[in-house]
Amino acid sequence: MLKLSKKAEYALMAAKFMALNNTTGYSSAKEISDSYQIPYQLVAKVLQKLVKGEIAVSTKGMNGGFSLTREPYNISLLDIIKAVEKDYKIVDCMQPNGSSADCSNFDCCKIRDPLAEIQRKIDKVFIETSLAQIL
Amino acid sequence: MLKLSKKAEYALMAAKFMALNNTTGYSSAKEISDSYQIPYQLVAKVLQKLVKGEIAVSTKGMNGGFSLTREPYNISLLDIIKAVEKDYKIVDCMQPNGSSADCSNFDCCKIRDPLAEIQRKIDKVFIETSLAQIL
DNA sequence: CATCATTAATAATTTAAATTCCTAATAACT
DNA sequence: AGTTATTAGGAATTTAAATTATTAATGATG
Repeated sequence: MLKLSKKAEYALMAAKFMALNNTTGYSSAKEISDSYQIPYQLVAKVLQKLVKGEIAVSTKGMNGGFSLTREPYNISLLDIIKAVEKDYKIVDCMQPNGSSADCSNFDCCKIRDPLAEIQRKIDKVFIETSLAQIL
Repeated sequence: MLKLSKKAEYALMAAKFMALNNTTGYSSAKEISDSYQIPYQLVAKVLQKLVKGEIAVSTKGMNGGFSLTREPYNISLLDIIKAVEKDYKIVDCMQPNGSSADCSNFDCCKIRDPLAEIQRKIDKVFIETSLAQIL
């Protein structure tokens, strides 16, 4: 339960690698994969999502790779997690546009409001922790 | 990511039902299933786990069912979640006896210590919230 | 003592997540 | 121009989670 997905784990690790190596130009997917023993294809995909989420930029070709767009103290863990996960909520119906389409129990659910409060507290943890704090 | 499993959701709902109906003897799995529109077999399994975790007791036969062993203010959400989930940590290696068997990256992992701190904060949320608070 | 409502437990199916495999596009270097 | 290192994206496979189905055990009640 409440387990961080592999995508989220790998995204945090990749972001950490880039933060630690931001002076040496671009970090390639292969470097990160080798260095942290993450499956290459997965870290490559996660990096592409970080680019789409505007947390990283990429350049192709030899000597290409990925690099952060902002300073680590200015990137929250929630920024990173949201870039790779479409749903980052503890239950589906807590999405901004949550409705009975997300859950057959929507209308009779008895735990949504209390869980929303818990969600708020968990969000707080990930918003208040920056990438710089996990280096 | 960080989604509560269905087991945990159903366990919270079942616990809530029992708390609200603790005056009327035992709550049957069928009652809970009907009332909250949870698949019967799943809620039955979750209830069995709550019994094993000593949060509920059961009696078989006609008029049987499940009942809480403690007062709702004395049951934390973490108690309930731990009863139904073997791993309740955000990453496997954070189990009390975590080792390289849980993760091939154990020895070279760069994010475990920071994540442990986040885990501590999330634990705190679920420990400090009692069943009574979600009624 | 037979019947019915219930817990208990296991097996089979379906669905979703994680992983691997393959191919194309791009840019540097010789 | 050709080779190589790289990003980019899709398809196929494997593994795990969620759900459904089935059957056995138990105990109250008439």
